Amino acid sequence: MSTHDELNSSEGTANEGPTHFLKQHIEKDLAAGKVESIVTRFPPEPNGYLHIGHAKAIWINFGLANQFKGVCHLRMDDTNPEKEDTEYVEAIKTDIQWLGYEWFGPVRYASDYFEDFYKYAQELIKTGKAYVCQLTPDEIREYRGTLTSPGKNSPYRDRPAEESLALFAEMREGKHKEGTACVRVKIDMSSPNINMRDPVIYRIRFAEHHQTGDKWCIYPMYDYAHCISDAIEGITHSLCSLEFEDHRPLYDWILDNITIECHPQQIEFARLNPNYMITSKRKLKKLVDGEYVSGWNDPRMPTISGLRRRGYTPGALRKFCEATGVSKANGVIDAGLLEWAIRDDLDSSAPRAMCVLDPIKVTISNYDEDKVENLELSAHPKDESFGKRKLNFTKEVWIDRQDFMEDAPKKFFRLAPGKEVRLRGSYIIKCDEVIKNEQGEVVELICSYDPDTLGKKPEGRKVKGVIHWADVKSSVPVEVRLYDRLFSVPSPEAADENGVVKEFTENLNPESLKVVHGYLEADCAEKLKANPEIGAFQFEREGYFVTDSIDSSADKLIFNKIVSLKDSWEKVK
RNA sequence: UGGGCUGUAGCCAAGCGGUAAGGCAGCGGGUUUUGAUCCCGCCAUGCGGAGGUUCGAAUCCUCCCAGCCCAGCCA
Repeated sequence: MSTHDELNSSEGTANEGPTHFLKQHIEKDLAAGKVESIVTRFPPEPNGYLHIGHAKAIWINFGLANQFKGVCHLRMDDTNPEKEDTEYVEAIKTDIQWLGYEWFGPVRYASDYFEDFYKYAQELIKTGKAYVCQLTPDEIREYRGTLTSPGKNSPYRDRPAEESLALFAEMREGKHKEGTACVRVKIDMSSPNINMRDPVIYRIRFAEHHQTGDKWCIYPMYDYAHCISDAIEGITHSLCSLEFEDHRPLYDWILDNITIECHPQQIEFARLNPNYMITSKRKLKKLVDGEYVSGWNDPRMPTISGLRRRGYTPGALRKFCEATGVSKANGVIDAGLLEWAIRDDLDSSAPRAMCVLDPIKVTISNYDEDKVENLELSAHPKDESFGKRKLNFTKEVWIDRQDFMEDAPKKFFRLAPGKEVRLRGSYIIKCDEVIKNEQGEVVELICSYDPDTLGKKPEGRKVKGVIHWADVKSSVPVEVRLYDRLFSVPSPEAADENGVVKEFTENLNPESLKVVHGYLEADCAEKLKANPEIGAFQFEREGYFVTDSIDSSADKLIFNKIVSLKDSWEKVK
């Protein structure tokens, strides 16, 4: 993590940060004395890695709890053992802590409450509000009706409670096969809300559970388990995404029909939906399993672990969440906003360095062969506390191919035949000669320097361009991985303009990773050797880069490009 | 065509009957040994549409239109 990383952004009091409907809702409840303090929860299912969308949910739940001096629980919503794994619970914990949040008490699991769920189901059966249904899954679907036509009652709906109770016990004992029996709650088969048409609350699964092992072969459904888990934990505000709006009547129904005092309030908000990304765990898993990326933490992945490896900071992610706002309107967030957030965060916190990514050699004809000048440049243009960095100026230096043009337009403020440019922190040089290979490619530039321009403006002319460079002798060869957006279209999952829905993997950006070999100023390499955890650097005029947490070593530095600097020259071109 | 929800600038978003905040993007200018940063200015007679109520409507009422979600023994 960066030495300049600030963990506490705008959280502390409820008055800070922008207001939004959830905040107002909580303020009202607090003011009315409805609750004394708030308890929220973040309830991920451990069936995949957390992504940027979860970061938003985390920011909302933990952030609100912090702002109102309440607490937030972390609860694994682990009611479907077939899809879940401890690998994911570990990753989830790591990601939340990395984001800078602390859950209250132990990590909780819905599976901690399996016995409670069972008892409450027994209660519902006893009071005639639930029954064991032995329709097949296909029949249940048929009986459910459609969006526009009502369903019809299961023939098992009115069987005696004792019979259901006995069957339920048998289900628990493993005496029934998967799909042959389930528990349903008795509500209304003609409800316009399909979730209320006698929803299933328990199903049989002979699956090993990552927390409870083979203790159970019946597992509760989300709608049944979630509200009760919330109530058991004394959650005051159960915040979830919009698609659960239709489930709220069921959430309330369950709690109203069992003997439990606490009745949390479910409130829905719009989930984060950034363009040029996908946030479907199923599809992200496909990218990993299909080896389209190197893993869940591939620096191009929108996962928290991917963003972390890419070089994103917790502060930038929080800034991004705050900038996107909280509402009930389903919208699309421009991926550019995430880039703005990390640039904004790193501008003040990243020390500067120079790294030439596409080297072309420059020989200073009027500079002595063995001369080495020790120059000094500040490590941050606006913050003295970053100190100075040392540069060696020698007869041969590298500059970037992009900073030279043979036929340069007037607006090109860089090197061109006969033109002058400033080598950042050093002298002004003039291009006298262009050396090409047989293919006609420029391989070297012969330049002359003006010895009277170190630390001062040249006499009688103005040189607008400043380019970065690295001396041939002391600079360090490094590998740099240039990342770009994983997808080349804004909506990788949507139909194109012809209404054709392609497989989302067809929309992968073939240019999302380019590996180049460049030369890094020695000072930066030394800093990294002394402190590998130093965090991101700004490679001046290029962007922000961080050493790859997995592949980089002191002997072989490997950098990930986090994001480029804003480039107005790109627009002029 | 049942139910739920949402429409304020290119993208987010505040606004809660008193005359359209803010951020991002964009545009113009200034500073600058990073075409970065920073600073200044511009950017909705308009709030999905049409009516209505009112001295006054993005806010209230009526109708209409568009988009999203729901028919897993997934969450």
